[in-house]
Amino acid sequence: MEAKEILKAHVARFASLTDEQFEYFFSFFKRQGFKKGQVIISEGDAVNCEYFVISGCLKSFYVNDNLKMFILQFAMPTWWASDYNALYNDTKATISVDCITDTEVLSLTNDHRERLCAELHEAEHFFRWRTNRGYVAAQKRLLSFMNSNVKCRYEELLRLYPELYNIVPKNLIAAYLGVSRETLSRLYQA
Amino acid sequence: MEAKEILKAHVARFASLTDEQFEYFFSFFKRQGFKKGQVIISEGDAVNCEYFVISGCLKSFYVNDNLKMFILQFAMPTWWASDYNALYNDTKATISVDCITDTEVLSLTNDHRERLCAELHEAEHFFRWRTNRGYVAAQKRLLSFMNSNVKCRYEELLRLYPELYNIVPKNLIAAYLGVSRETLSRLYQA
DNA sequence: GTCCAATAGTGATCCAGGTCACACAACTAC
DNA sequence: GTAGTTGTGTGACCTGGATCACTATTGGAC
Repeated sequence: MEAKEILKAHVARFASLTDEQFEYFFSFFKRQGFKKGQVIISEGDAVNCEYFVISGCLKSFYVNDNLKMFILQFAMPTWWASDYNALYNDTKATISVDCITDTEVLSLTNDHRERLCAELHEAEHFFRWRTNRGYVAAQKRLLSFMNSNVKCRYEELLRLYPELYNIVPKNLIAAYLGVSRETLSRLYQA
Repeated sequence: MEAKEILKAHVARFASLTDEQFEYFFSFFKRQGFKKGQVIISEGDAVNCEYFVISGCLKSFYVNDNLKMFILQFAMPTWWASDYNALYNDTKATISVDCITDTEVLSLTNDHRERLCAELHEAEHFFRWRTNRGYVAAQKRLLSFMNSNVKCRYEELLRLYPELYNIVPKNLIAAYLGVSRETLSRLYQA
């Protein structure tokens, strides 16, 4: 499926745009390709864009003072990724984004999104619902952190996103679950 | 300050409504008062409303199978609370909301919010930004869970919301931080 | 006033998961 | 080919926080 079609189907889940409106909506996006390992947003950067994944897989992550990495999100096709704190508040990135595999995205600048939202009520409706769902998902993840042990969280992750198992190395899965790779490796020992 | 003024000042942070528009916006809200300990949303309920706090303090929380409670959020004046998963997806509540102190709120039904958003573009803009900020806050909390130990998280909480220290009992603070009350109590021991 | 429930502090013990160290594939790069 | 880099498993040991048990305090409700 073509990038435009993928975005169109995604937008249609939350908003009703006419074909003409969608053409306008789509005109603000820019298609970009990145290689495995390529860094899209690096800590300290100015952040202008958010990214809608067409194919491949991104990760957004934070690295603390001890160089330990924590993964906020894996972004598979039809997911969005950026440092939203930096993007919304026009500050330097504290979250980085890079490519786990070769990845195609549609990028949208902050200014373009706001212009779209201002000009097209239905676009604002779409972005409201996109974030609503992200907010609910973040709360669920927070609860699973407080409530569940590693094994439960790992099994839940694989249940929800089985495709990750084949694409994402175990050390990154561990960084997403917030445990050491050794602990993850030992889960199904003997 | 009157409830209407508090909401008006809050909305003005993210959206520009004329006085007339705000009157219309406000007409969808219903003022309600609750007593300390009173339950507003209980697990298993149908959820119709979200609540904007005027005075007092609410908590939203999840109770697991072992009857252990985890607090998702304290809601102080100008904060919003509900079971957003249930509210947005029209499912039964898994999150409960009750009153830590006597509390006044302005309640808004899901239908009324959607009607407001559909009829008034600027209302949709407001609710988009409100959730954007909630999403960013939820991600920050997730990172502090993965990255920081209890002591750091506790000190960060008190730094950001010092008023909680006097209003909220320690066992509830512990349930927010995701640790036992004993561990919280021992943080500043000898 | 007297009770009872809610809130807090603290000792003793246990365990999930962290840290360090080493082994060994598998995969580039040259 | 050979060498360096990634990803993965596993043993040994350590530690932060949980759990259980008991003791004060405080503050309504009556």
